[in-house]
Amino acid sequence: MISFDTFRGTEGTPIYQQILLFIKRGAVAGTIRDGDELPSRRMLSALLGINPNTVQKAFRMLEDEGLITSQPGAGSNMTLTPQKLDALKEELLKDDIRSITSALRQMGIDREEALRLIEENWQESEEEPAGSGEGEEHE
Amino acid sequence: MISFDTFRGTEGTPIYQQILLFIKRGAVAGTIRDGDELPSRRMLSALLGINPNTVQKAFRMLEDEGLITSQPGAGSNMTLTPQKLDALKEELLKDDIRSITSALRQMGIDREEALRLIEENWQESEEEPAGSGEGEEHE
DNA sequence: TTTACTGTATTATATGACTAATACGGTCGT
DNA sequence: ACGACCGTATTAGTCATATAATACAGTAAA
Repeated sequence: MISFDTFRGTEGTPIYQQILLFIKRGAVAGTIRDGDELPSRRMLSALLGINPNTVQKAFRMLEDEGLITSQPGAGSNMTLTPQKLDALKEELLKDDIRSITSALRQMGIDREEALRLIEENWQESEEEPAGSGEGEEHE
Repeated sequence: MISFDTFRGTEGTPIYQQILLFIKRGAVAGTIRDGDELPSRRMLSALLGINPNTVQKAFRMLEDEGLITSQPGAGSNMTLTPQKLDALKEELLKDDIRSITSALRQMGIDREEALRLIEENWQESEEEPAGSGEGEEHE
C-alpha cells in the first residue's frame, strides 16, 4: 500500500494536481512500483483532510493516463511499464528543469551562480529533510 | 518605459501573478530600475491581450508592496531601493530554488545528476533563447 | 448472505480568476 | 479650456477548483 506520509501541499497549485505530481514523482523515484495498491479514495480523502471528489478527480486522470487501474469493489493499483516510467521521468524533468532555468535567467543569474545556489540548497535540505518518510513502503 | 517584449505566459499560473513575477524578476535582473515608467494599464492589457482589470490587479499588488507608485492622470513608476531589491532577490530565489530541489529530490535525483541536468539545459536554452528581447529597455 | 468496504455518478454550493462593460475624476499637451 | 490619456471603482457573468450530500453497483471477508 502506497504511503502518503511525505505528501506536502505545493502551496497554491490545485490539490488534485498535487496528488498527480506526488504519485508520478514517487513512480519516477521508484518508491511507488508496478502493482502497488493505492489507498481508497475515501481513505485518502480522510487522510489528507480533503473532499473525496478531489481525490476521485486525481485518480480519474491517473487512470486516463494509464498509470493506475481501478475496479469497483476492489481498489486501485499502479500499472507501470518501463516505457511509461521513462516517458514520465522525461516529462516531469523537462517541466521542472525548464521552469527553474527560465526563472533564474530572467533574474540575470549566470550559470555558475545557478549551480552554486542549487548545490547550497541541496545540502541545507539534506540536513532538514522537509518530508522524510524513509521511503520504506515496500515488502 | 519598461518593455514587455520578453513576457511569456507561465502556463497555468494566474496572469496577474505572471505580471508580478515578470516585473519582480526584471527588477532583480536590473533590466527594470528605480524610476522607470510602466506602460499604462490600458496599454499593457492591449499589448498582452488580456483584461484591463487583470493588469490593474497586478499593479495594485505591486503598489501594496511598495514597488511602484501610481498617480491618476500620470502613470506608474518603479520605486526601488537597494533594500527592497535585496529582499526581492532573496524572496524569489528562495522560492524557486526550494521548489526545484524539492521536486528533484522527490524524483530520487541525486545532487550530481541535478547539477548535470541544470547545466545541460542551461546551454540548450542559451542557443534557443526562448524570449530574447535583448534586454535593451534603457536610455 | 450479510456487512463493510470498494469505485462511480449526480446535483448543489462557494470561492477565486478572468472577462466585460461602464463610469468618474485627475493630469498633461495643445 | 479642451481632448486624450491616465488611475480608480463598480457591477455582472463565466469558468475551474473544491466542498457537500447523496446514491448505486461491485467485491471480499465474516
